Amino acid sequence: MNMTASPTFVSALASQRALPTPRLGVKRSKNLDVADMLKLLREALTPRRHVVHAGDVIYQASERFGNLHLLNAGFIKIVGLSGDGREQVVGLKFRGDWLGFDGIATGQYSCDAIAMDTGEIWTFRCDALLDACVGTPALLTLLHEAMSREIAHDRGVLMSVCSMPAEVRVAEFLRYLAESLAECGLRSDQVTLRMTRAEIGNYLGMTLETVSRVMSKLARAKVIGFTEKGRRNVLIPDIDALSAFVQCSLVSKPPLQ
Amino acid sequence: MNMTASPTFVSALASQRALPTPRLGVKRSKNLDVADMLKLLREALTPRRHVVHAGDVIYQASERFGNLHLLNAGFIKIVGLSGDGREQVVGLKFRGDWLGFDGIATGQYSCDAIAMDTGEIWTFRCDALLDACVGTPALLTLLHEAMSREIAHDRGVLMSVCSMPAEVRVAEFLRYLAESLAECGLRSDQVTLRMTRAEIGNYLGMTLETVSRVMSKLARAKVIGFTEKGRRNVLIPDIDALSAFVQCSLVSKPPLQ
DNA sequence: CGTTCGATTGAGGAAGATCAATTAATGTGG
DNA sequence: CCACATTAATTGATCTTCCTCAATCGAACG
Repeated sequence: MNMTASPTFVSALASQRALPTPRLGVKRSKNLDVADMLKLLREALTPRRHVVHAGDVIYQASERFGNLHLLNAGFIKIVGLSGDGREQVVGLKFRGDWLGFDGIATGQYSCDAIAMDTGEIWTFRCDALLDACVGTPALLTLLHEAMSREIAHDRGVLMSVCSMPAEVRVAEFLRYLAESLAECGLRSDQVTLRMTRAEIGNYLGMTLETVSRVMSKLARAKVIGFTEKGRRNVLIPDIDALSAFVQCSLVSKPPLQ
Repeated sequence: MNMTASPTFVSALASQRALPTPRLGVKRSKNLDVADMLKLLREALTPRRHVVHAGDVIYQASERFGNLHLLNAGFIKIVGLSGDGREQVVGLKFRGDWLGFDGIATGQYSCDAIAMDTGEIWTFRCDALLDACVGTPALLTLLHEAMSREIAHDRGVLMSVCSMPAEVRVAEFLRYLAESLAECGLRSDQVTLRMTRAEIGNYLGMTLETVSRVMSKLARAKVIGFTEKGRRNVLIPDIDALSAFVQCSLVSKPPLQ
């Protein structure tokens, strides 16, 4: 099997092989929505809730693992330390996402989790959470689904980074951001980036200049816009136009292999 | 508790801020070794065991999720379908690794799992496995650690792909391969690649020509060698020399940002 | 022994990194 | 509120890495 990439690819795919894996990750569609999840958790446990502000460190790499966190509001970045000592953004988390799974295996977190915005976090002792699961299987399912989603999502990101040109990755990033915000019930037509160009570039594997150039290009093409309040406020009038731009760039310049 | 890890890893850890995250991923150091894990599973359940051969499909993307698999011998690749219809290797699995976690959240696998070599797989009904966990907490821990490890590992890969030049990624890939084989009890000084240059390049986000060139260069530098039995048999006389090469390339040409 | 597929190697080109200069935004203290 | 310093963003000009195309060679297989 294996089909010639072409304009017809969407229909070709639809016909048999199910979802053309969403590019920058798996949809955050949960079997439970966030509210239900929180309710379930509150009934079984007494989470510590705290408000965080931009720059706050939720946990740090090498810190002893013990807690899992559920992000109820705000926006978190996950930062790793790469082999040569540079920091590297390896993930973004939104409302309803869990933090800290990476620490379970080794007993230490392997990354930093840093708030990019004011938000609220629910913290659970991991063992207490697991204890509660024996009485409430739905809780365990919930955790497993969250971990599974993270695994699937990360593969999507990897795929995108590996095989897509810079232009597409940026467009895809904005699309994903808008989509995630929309799912949180926030407006997605006007997005305030909580990240600098440098951070975005770092996450997407390119330089800040490239990010800037691509965004300027997208703006020239009217796919996005900027408000008068600075270039960190991005207007995304039509999220589908972004997706279309992505598809369009892909058919004209087929990447890798 | 955990690691009996490689020399470089331990000393790095000892220094201070813990690991400059191992580049192509987290060590497969399990709290239980594979044999113990298998024993535990066999006591609690009756897994179906089957032998697979190169090319065999363990499961396919979009297929209904239901089973988790434990790889007891052999070598598996995980292949995703990228947005534009191309296939993309997003993971490699060795003895002791689990397959199929990605399917839990959505009820469908999101990738294909394909054997690259003769091997043996233990298959468990996911729900039976979870049922067994209530009586045997160690089993649940084992699963969670496996998922956690996968998450942490994928972040390492992402970091590597994002920020390292091609040369380093290839060297790192070979190092990781040798290390993984050594952990399986196989010889790591002579590795038979089960992948073509094209597959390696696909996994690492580069073309087959670039893979070939880098390997030739590594061979010229005597960091690796080829046997007379073709260029798919790679000699890695000193695995630390590979690591050193990686480090060395990094300091001379600092990547991204 | 020819066919096919994988690997190597070279030459040219393009995407994107780097360097550098300029222009916003964002503070900060007077 | 203003000069000033500071950090972020834009844009242009080069330079590097890696991709693309193409030719050749080797190994495997019928």
